[in-house]
Amino acid sequence: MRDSIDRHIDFWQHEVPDLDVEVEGVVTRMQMLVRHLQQRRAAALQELGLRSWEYDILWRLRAAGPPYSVTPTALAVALDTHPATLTNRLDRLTQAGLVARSRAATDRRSVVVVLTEAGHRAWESSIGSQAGAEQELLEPLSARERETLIKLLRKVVVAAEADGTELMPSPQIAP
Amino acid sequence: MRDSIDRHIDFWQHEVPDLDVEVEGVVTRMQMLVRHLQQRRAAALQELGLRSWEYDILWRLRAAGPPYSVTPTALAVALDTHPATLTNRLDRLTQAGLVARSRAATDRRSVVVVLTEAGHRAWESSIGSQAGAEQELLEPLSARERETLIKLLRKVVVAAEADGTELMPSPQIAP
DNA sequence: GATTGATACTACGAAATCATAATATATTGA
DNA sequence: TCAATATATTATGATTTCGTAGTATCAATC
Repeated sequence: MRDSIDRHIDFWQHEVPDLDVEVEGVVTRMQMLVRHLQQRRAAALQELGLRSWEYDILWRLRAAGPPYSVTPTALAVALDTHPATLTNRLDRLTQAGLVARSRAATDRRSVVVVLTEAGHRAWESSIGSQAGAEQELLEPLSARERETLIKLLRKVVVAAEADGTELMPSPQIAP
Repeated sequence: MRDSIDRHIDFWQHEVPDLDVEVEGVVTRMQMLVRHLQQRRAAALQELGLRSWEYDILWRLRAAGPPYSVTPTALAVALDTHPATLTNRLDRLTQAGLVARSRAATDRRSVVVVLTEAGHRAWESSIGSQAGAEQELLEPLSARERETLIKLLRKVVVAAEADGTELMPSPQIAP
């Protein structure tokens, strides 16, 4: 069974003879699958009246665990957005009542962003469809195949993290 | 050996008990690896004086094969950008002398964007570092492991494409 | 062959994002 | 304690992207 990436590589190999077909086969498929998932995610969220970046922020706050509060700086780093952009987005989320800002007690320079009750509900209502789309995508793989896939991907991630940087940004900042 | 995604999932599982750990383990690692690669790619390109979107357009034109020309609409679809955004970017690439626009002979509503000589050179000069970063990332995997990985990913892609849509946008448009 | 509708691109104004500087608070070291 | 430096966030203006409408061309129908 062949897919569109196989066809692409066949052609591309002809254009660029010294291409590493295996590397390209892995990287391109990961890129396309991630893109596909993003698009489906955006579509599912839109039906719930949420934008991708809104969900991302709610998700980050939820992932921080109780008391579900994170500083704007930590959010900006984790979400790969400009601090000023985050200020704007937090303004709008606050306007919508999904998050609230308050000065940190320990360091009054800092602000902590916290999920409101409505924010929790918004996240709860969307997580189901998100998880569903991901499960659906991996449906064709057996439990054993998923384990193998995880093992191989972990090997790559571990090597990429050998220099100490973490690919997955940690939710909390050291106090 | 454990990675940052393992640690993340441990924590997350505690927050959301009915989480599918395997699905999350696959999806999150793919997302983080793609993100990591994008960041490295952007950094490498910056040293060559290119932005990511500039490379993307050059790449798309190159991938079309001779005569290396694509319509703006096809580019916008393939690159997932707004048509008006593409107009702006093509203006700037034209200004920089990397691409040129001309009216299509067959359909004079259409414009074809074509790689200039300088555009070809710019792409040539950057493809090496791009391929290098990808190879470096997959370094830890043996040839056998890469094949296994491709086989598993292909299985997922084939299923996702079962409805006829292709995850990899084709470079050419049917006449 | 004229008319109606569809398509391809671009111009224009609105919105979002970014880079930079400014403000307020902490921290450090004399 | 006080000055000097560092940090966290936000305000401001410039750039980029987006949504919509306009212009030109093609296709289909009468």
